[in-house]
Amino acid sequence: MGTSLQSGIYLSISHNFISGVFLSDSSSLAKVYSPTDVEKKWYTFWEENNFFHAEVNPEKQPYTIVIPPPNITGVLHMGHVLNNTLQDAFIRYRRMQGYEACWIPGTDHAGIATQNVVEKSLKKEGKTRHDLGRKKFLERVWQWKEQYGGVIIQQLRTLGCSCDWERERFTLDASLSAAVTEVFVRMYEDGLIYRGKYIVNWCPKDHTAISDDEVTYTEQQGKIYYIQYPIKDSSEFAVVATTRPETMLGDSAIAVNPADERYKHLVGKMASLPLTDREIPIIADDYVDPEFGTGMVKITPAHDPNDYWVGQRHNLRQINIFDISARLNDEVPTKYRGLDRYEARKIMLSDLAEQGLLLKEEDHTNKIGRCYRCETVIEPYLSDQWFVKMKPLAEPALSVVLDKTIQFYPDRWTKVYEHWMTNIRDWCISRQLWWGHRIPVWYCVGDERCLLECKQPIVSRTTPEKCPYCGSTNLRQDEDVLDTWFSSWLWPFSVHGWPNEEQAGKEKELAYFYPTDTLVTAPDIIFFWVARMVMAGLYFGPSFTKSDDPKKNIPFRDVYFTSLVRDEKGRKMSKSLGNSPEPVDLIAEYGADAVRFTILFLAPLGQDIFYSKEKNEIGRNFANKIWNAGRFLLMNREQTGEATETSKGDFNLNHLDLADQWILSRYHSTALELQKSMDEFDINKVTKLVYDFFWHDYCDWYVEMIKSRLYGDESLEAKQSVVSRALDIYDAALRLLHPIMPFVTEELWQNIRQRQPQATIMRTPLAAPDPELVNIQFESEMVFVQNVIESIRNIRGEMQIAPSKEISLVMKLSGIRDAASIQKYEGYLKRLARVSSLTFIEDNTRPMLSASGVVQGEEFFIPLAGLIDADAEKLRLGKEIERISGLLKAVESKLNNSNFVDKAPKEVVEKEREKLSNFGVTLEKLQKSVEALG
RNA sequence: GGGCGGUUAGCUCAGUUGGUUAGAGCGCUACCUUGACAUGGUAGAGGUCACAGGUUCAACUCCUGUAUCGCCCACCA
Repeated sequence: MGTSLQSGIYLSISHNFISGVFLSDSSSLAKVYSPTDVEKKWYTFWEENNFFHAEVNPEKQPYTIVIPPPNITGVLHMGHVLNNTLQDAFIRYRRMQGYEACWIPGTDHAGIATQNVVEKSLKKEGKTRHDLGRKKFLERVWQWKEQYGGVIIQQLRTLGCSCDWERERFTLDASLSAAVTEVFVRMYEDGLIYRGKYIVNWCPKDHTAISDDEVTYTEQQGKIYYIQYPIKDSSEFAVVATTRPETMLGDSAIAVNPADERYKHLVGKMASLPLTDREIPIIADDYVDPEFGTGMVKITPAHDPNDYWVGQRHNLRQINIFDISARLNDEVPTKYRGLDRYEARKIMLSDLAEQGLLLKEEDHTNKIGRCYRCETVIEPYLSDQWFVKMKPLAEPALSVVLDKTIQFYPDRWTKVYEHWMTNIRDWCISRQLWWGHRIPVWYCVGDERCLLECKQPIVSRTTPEKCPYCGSTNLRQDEDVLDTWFSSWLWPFSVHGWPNEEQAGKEKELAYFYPTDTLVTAPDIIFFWVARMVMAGLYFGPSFTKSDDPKKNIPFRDVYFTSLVRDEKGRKMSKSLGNSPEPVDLIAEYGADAVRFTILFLAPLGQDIFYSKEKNEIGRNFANKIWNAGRFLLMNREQTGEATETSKGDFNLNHLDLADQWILSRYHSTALELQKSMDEFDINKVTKLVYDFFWHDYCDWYVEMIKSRLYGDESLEAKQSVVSRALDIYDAALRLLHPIMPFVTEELWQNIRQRQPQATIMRTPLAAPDPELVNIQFESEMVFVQNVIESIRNIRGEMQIAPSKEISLVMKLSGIRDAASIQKYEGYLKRLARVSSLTFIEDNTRPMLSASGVVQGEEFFIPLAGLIDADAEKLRLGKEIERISGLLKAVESKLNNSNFVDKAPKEVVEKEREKLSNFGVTLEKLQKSVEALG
């Protein structure tokens, strides 16, 4: 690339600039940015013009994200804000990079949560779902869904999310339900789905099984009871310890460790089970830890998962003593029937005590499992459930993550994933609910003969008319529905109409947009959702990708795990704690851009965020800063106008002012780093890059510097060039920022220049970063100027010289730089350091009473006659001398160490030598200055 | 019990293969309403990089251990 570049080329801009015609002027911009109306205006504009929509486009590379579908019962919380801001930033960035970017939104039917909400409202009317019956109840839920569901989808719009709303899906849509049925039937046929009796986590309130992962354990202070079981034909007792004494009514055995000498003689004997007339055997099993408690364990196969396995091994009876609400059933003595589990516990303990069989009770803390939705204590419960065999699915799903076909960010979640995948258990997919996908299974209830012979359930894609075995038409569908995750694990392909994508005319969509590119989700659903999507993708992918290549079948390539949002005390933000600010209120108060920017600014990859409302000032202030920079540019454009196209052609880089050269270099280096950070999903760094560039480089230095030309004696044409260049950079920088702050950037982009009616920043390409335009020389020259200015400002500050007071600057050059090259910067010094005159001296003369400084070896003096007293300056110089001496000493000792000089790389040693000489020279000059002050 | 992550300025956090004068935002102090912005500007104070060893010419950075905070997994009846 040459050095003579048109402005439009050096930033790769194709702005719709119409010379001399301006839409707006600075008077149309308020002094303070007020987001509310701006946000509404542009979101409507984007949506009405269909800018969010993506189509199959062979010319472009697709970039796809599927939203983690929020519950329809949900309202926006800070976790969503973070999650969706990230997705929107990724999508907007790729869209501007030229990808066909498609963000597919939708909601999840959320079985238990939604059913709970509707049941609660029924309860207010004094009704239960059973009063209505299944059909009426479901109508009611759908009604609720239409009326209140999906609030969150509206809220995403206020956040600025650029979802392809035409593609919005709901997990209970007909086409997604078809996917669920297809998957169930196919996996059943493949032998991966089976029905079995199993100990499940039973919620006695919701009357449903919930998965292991949906149980939350909380530590609780409780008691452990020691109960004596009389041993038959013996005077001895078996003493067992239990925290749930009521389950003893379901005991089938007492177990000891086979190696335990104390009890060897008891194995094979019978013990009588107190409070009942049953007798149970004493058995030996390795599961028992002889060190714990008494070394004897009561075995309750129907109510404890470990006991279940012991029971299997020893062929013990499974005695279920509870009904679905955890009340004692008819398996127990009449006295206890119908009692709630805790009531029963009380009564039984007192009965045991009465009989002298309650040996003792001790305090005991244990972790107790609760339903993660209603917090009811879970009861391990034996019941008929449907399961998915996980082992065959887990193996390929693990290897694509281990071999980085799917990449996790941060990578450490790979280990968590691996651990779960290698210790996986079968997935219980049936739920005793009404709201959800009903299990596509029917049972024949034909006649006596059939009940005996037609044991096979009928698994079918469509409602069967008759029993294939006996021909009976008397069929009953399984009452249960499927786990909510059984539909969400298909999300990345079910959104495109699979398995009937061809019928729906969506086969091209599926081929084009699948696999998706980036999944953005919270790490707490890595097992619920992420892992299972990988399994489903690999298992069903080949049916539509027509390929066995895992690369083509995985549901996504990169997974970005978001931070957890905590409050200032470190607690997880949650509705129940009430410690989460309402995002909608935050957006109203600070603006969507501010909320978006702030959360990303605070969100380092893989680290928790400590959030508080006030932090949003960071984003708000930043938006305002950008806003005002825009106002400044508009004001100047209004006054001077922009350069014409022809004069813009004269932007020979070598003829540019240092400020121009420098900001251009800074822009490209910022854009390059931004690109890298985006590719690495380091969005936190992206916010910092644009923040620093806009605020410090562009506003603090560049804008302040061009003022010297804008308000100086330059020709009108020169001033117009300055304005044009400033606008070009600003325009490009707005585009860099747009993915994070879409609204304010659109508003300003539309205002700074005349645009075509349908033009939008969100579909304007980014200015491609060009490494050749990153210029170290310009940057280091700028550092020199900045250091001189900062040095003078420091003197002013320390000497208490009023900012309004003009000073003169006398420079004594070291010979590296000449006077002419420094004189070029006089305008900057004037404006930024209030230097009224710049002169040079060559000999040893110096202004008699003066403050002084050294920057990069160049010495300067500020005559202070009448300004300050010498003592103050001596003090100031003393501080500086002390600082430099310290540095010098450190360098000296390094260089005096022969080991360092011998072993360290040449460049490092050379650098230290250079430092030594620089510090030495500076120190000498500073000391002379002190002497000169007398 | 196992695994993972953190510990850097008063607070919240950057610091990418070991070599920078250890940075930013907020807060604090002083000064400034200078023709974009007081939601602003300029300058300043503030850190033995949790602690103890080790590797190295050189450690905030690598290794070992300790402390402490927080997550995740498995749970002993």
